[in-house]
Amino acid sequence: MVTISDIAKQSGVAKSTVSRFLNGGSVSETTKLKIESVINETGYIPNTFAQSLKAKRTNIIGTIVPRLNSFATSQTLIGIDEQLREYNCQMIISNTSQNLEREIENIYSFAKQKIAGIILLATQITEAHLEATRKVNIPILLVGQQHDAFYSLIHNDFDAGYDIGKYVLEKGHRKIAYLGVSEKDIAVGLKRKSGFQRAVSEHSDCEVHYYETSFKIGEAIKKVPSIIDSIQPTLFVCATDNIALGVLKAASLKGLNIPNDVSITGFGGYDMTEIVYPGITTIKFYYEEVGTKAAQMLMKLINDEKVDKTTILNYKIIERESVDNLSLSNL
Amino acid sequence: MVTISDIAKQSGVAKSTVSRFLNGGSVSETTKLKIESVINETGYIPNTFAQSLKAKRTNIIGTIVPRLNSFATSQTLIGIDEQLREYNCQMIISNTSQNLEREIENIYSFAKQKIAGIILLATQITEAHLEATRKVNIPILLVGQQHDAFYSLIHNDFDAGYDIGKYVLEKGHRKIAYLGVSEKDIAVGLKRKSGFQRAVSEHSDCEVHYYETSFKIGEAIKKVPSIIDSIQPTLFVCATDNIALGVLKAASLKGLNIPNDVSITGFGGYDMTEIVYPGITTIKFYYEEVGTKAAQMLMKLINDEKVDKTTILNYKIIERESVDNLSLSNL
DNA sequence: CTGAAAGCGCTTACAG
DNA sequence: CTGAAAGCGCTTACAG
Repeated sequence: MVTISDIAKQSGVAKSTVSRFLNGGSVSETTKLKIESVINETGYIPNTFAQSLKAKRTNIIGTIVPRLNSFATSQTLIGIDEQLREYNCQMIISNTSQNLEREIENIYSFAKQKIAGIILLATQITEAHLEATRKVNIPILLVGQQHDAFYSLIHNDFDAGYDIGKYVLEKGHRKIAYLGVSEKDIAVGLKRKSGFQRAVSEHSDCEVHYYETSFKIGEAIKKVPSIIDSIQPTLFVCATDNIALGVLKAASLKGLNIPNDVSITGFGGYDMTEIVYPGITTIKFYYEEVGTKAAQMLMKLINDEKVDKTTILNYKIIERESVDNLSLSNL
Repeated sequence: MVTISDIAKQSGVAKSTVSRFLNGGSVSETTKLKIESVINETGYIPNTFAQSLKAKRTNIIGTIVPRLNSFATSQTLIGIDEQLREYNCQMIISNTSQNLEREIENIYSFAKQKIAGIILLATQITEAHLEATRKVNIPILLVGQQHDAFYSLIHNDFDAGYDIGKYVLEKGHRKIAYLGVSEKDIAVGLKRKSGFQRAVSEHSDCEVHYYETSFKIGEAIKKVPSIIDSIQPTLFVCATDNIALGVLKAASLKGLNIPNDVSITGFGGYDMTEIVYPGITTIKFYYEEVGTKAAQMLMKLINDEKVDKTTILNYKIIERESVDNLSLSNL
């Protein structure tokens, strides 16, 4: 193990000078060169712990995720990781398995570890979150949800909901099943639905039935048959791609043809929506870019630079084959 | 920030005694009680960096993964994480984005960070891996691949290949397209194929055509049409579920009915194989259990306990609807 | 621009 | 069982 003392000795300077060199302080050109070459020769790498102990700050970023096996999470993590690498930061990922308490625990334990900042992929913000945030006093960036007490980076869920609503209405659908999730999840449960409802409200002749399910594909699969039987919608609007995938499976099992017998839309832009047959029309959110952006924002927060309280990211609608054009077939 | 000195003062003992208490050294019952209560009052948590700096060992485990957005990886990580939590260990995940050089870099950088051990979800072992392993001198557990120089935890790829081969042959398939990946990936590319070939070799009347593709779904989708046109197989045996998903998509696009026109099998047991229509018959590997087991093994390695050089994990075949029974239809 | 010194919070022989 | 002391590898005023 080569330490800063070794470098100092071999370069014929003091430890403090080496340290200054390492941290971009003022060092003369000649000593700079000398130290540099010694470091290269020896392959010296600073001991992170010693640095952190003294500096009371690490270059470690903690990311708290509700689950690891989700397309959105994976892509976001990739983006964060990629960006953090450029900042020479490490990322620690903490998976809470959808357990809100663990989320809180993790905030505290990250704080004790002197982590530089936290990226929280949140689904809900509770009173405990607020309290933890107040106490720990390290920068936290909320991703995917908005809350007054946090800096946040969110998808444009409302507009996305509005656009998908307008889109399917233009295609002539008037009897629609909306398969949503709990409104406790403001972004996914509430905003997407509200946007959609706004679009619906612009058409007086539209009949929409609202249902609530979970994020689990299996649950959607189970719920669909009875919905089809009872109201015979021409279209399912699903609050997530996973739910859409479940509807597709259930409808296929029922022997229905998509989109001729029933149409489907999702939200997310998960890879799988393109792989299934037929491809599912959906709203694509740019998860990886969200990750990159999140890392950038957190970095600014850490460095006390100015950051907008809320940043809204864009989306785009991807038209595939899962939505029938009824207005066309009526001609 | 409350430190060990605070605890010492308030308990009326020396820092070293507190430290001994914390680390399970010999402390009298009365001082034990005293220290304990002070710690509880103050909410003291040891500073990880100070500990690590001195002890030259952390409770951090590094996991190196080739990609983050893979079902197998995610599930394995969940298993590792869950188990590590019980050991009070942190996990740092490092994503190499399939870049072998980054894998090597990460081994070194983990070593410099005094990480306790490394779990390497490997696809290939190169000379550089061997060199890194020799140099860093910290326990490394290989997951998914076997190599003499490593402790490893692997799937039973050969037997799985053999079983799927036997299964489809029993179903009467005799004209088969095997869609594999590079043999550089010993486990996925070579062993699965070898096992399958062994099964085939037991039937003289079987015609198999071997093709190579990547792990990317898109590439499989592109390759399939020409294969179907040129040899008209009754069945595709795919070396991974993603490839199988691609074949299903391509065949569906071609207007073929699965399994009536062409059958498909995969390897892996990814969630998605159950969600697509029809469900894909596949080999299920227990990825989450692999993760748990990996964490357990690495822990033993770290504690210098005895560990088998190679541990082979089980699998099971999941029959779904993607394989036609030709022997039945011939009756 | 440079160096000596103190100290970050902990652990570890060592002596008692 | 307990305490004083040294030291892990680094950074940071401070003085020059």
